[in-house]
Amino acid sequence: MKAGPDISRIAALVGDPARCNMLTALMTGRALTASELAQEAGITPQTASSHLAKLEAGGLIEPEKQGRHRYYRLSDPDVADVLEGLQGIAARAGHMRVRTGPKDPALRRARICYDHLAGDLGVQMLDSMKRQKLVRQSKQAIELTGEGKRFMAEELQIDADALTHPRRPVCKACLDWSERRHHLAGTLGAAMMDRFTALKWAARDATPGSRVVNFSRNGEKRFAALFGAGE
Amino acid sequence: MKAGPDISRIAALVGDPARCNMLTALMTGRALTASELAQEAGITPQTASSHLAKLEAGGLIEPEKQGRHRYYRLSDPDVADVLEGLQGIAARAGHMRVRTGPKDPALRRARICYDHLAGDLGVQMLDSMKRQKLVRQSKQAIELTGEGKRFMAEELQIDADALTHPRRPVCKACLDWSERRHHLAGTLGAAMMDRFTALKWAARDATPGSRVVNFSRNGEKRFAALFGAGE
DNA sequence: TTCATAGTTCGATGATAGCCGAAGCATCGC
DNA sequence: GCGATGCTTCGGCTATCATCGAACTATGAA
Repeated sequence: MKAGPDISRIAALVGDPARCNMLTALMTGRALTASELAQEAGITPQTASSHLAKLEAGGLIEPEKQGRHRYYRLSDPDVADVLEGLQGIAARAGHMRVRTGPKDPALRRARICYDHLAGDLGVQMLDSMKRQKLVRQSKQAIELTGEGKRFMAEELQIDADALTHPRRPVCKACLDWSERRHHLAGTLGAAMMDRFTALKWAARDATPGSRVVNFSRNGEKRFAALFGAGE
Repeated sequence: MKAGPDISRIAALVGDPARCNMLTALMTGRALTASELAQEAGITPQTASSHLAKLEAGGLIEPEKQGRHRYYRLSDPDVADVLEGLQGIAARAGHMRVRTGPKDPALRRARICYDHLAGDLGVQMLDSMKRQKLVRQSKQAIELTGEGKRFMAEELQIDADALTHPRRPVCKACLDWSERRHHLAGTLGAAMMDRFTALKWAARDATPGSRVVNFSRNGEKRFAALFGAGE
């Protein structure tokens, strides 16, 4: 009856709680084995195998065989974007899960969104970058300025010209579900997060499956010096 | 079990084909009635009612009651964004569908909504009236200004004070079916349509049951002079 | 070769949820 | 008032699909 691709098949894949748990577990950007995903979803390996086959057929995840293990990862950053968007809608509708642990405030402050920084600090960073005219935002597109390229090279040792990718933009606005504002995604967003990790300013929480990012005391200071809120 | 909003509930809502058809129909931005959405999805009104209740509970759509109709629209632009993202993923996975046909252009331009003018020209008229400060709109209530009363008396020979009615407001915002914006209902809306007919600016189409309104050449000119778009 | 681990396929089961017919409210037009 | 229309609720039918036990394949280690 309608034009356009068949959304409902894809959405139905995400609509199952077990599959959804697997997908959110993959949002950290890391690839996980079938068994790990089964445990993450709280189901038996047989059931997980069936789910993973469906997710793969739907183009949401991609397998990588390695010995007798099978690693799965999200097939595309767009998938992570859609999941983030769904989180935003779910949060607004007040459909939170019952388990609300001590991680919650930390999750709001700084977390991994696929492979880049999200949460309060992520939003603050993009805001500051716009104030410093390192990036220019028009509509949903974000562009790195000449000033921005210099900044990346001098302050963070990131070569912006090396970040171009065939299917992924260098800069992209990604809607934050806890804040309702944008943070920086794209290859630059990923490269900056990598750099923060390499500099030991921040590290992903050790808990498996956790999306929390912990900043060191020194890291927080250096981060604030570059992207402080009061800039 | 993870912290964070419950994505799967929301995704499951989109995951049903019938509900998904309704949502994509609403992606134009227009608000549609429950019956229209039922037809759009190819299901009976009973089933549609159940689906719409679920979508509303999930925060994906918002109702607007209007007489015996119930108009639904997407509750937030973010919802449309997520649907678009899903389309992208589905397109990449190769799940496509077929095409559909348009609607009657004359009906979209000018038609009768109960007893007042609706369609493109109806929306244009209310817009112009607001620009000329003939009416003041706060929320859904519309009020005729002193300037507006003078205008009605001088230009259209309508005595606004005579329009008060025990059970019906003088001015009311009525959601338009083809446009997604408001046009003017209430006793004033009806009186103005009556006046247009009496002045032979416009007439209802002769076809029995038709809701189309045909403007004469002269009528269109006079109408534009009072409520022109470029005002 | 033999055993252990990772992952899959198959079949049966059970619960969820979509669907419609019939009947019930609410609103509009006369 | 009356009937017509838009929408909802209720009850029962049916199909789909997630789930797991058991058995099977594939890789790696001893």
